Amino acid sequence: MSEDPHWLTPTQLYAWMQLTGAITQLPSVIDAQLRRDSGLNFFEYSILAGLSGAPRRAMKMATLAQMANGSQSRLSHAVSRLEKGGWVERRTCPEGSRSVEAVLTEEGVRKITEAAPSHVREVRRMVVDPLTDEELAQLRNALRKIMLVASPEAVRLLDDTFAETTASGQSSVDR
Amino acid sequence: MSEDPHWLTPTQLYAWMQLTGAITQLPSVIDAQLRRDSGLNFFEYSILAGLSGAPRRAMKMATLAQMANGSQSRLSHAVSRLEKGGWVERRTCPEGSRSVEAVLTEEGVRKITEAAPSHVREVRRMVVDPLTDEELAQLRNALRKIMLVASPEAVRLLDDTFAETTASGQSSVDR
DNA sequence: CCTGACTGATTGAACGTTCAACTCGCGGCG
DNA sequence: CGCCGCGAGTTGAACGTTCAATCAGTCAGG
Repeated sequence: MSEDPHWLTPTQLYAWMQLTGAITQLPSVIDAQLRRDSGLNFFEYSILAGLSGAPRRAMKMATLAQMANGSQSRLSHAVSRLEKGGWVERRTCPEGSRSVEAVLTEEGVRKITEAAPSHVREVRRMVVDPLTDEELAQLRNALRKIMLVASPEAVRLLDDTFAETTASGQSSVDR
Repeated sequence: MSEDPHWLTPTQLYAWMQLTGAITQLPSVIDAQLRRDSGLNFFEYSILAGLSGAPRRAMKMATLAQMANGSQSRLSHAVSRLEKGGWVERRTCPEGSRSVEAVLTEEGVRKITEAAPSHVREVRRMVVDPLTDEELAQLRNALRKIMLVASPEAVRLLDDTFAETTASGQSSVDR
């Protein structure tokens, strides 16, 4: 319609629209399954899953926020909800009392162990099963390059936590 | 941690986490750019962009909702906001008065033509430029297979509108 | 020792989305 | 003819996230 900015070619546009479709639709599908089966949303699930795989089933708020892809404020509100459900507790951090850590309660462990299977099933059904190993690798590769621009922080964090996982035998409830 | 559901392999888990990172982070990056430069969020932008490429700069609410990946309720609220800004108007649909159509005003045309360039620039920067043509194709391919499970509706709609675009020379403000 | 800057964390209000009614116009069928 | 159902659209309340302040603890410099 106008020329001065380079427009997108049909192929590029198609890919972009497929991507927007995915980033708007996938969250709601995932949230729907979790909400239906466990009464959690994906962010809350990520918190519980993150804690369940952490050293003392505890994590500093700030770290947890990064890992769950959310702001500190969002995390604070979410943890308040999870506390109300009895699944996590707040504890002022051992060492340097400037920070707070969230701890998974026994109830919380039960909750996440209960919620995980159906969630993983959904992930398999939607993304792992319909793709070949090669396609999954290609997807990861392309997304990584995008994220490198959109949020380099997130990429580094992911690469780090993943390096750990492959090296040490750290058991965690997927995520 | 538990065994009865098949767990994800490290490779699969890595890909899945990269995907969750993308679907949670990308929307906020895109929204941030749009909000900063035009005061719109991506959903509102999609509405204006969709209308700008439609036959009479008008669309039935239901169709528009699908195209913008949102519920009818969400669309209704969003169109109310856009009306308040003077960018669209509601009009009872010519033919069968059971439905309503949203129409882009002149103000609306200006608004979207103004908002598009910087948005497209952002899309280029984040997804088009950092990827080779092949990688972009692989991304589209993988996402399409996922969406085929998650939301077959959306895939068919996208394929249809895209078939049109390639055939007839329909000009539209990207999206 | 005190001030000022900085980080971690929380809070409440504003905003947008979801959810569950509800209305309206249109058929089909008894 | 009247009833029921159905899809399109709207509405308001509930919910979750964002945004902008705010508080508390830490450390560097004067």
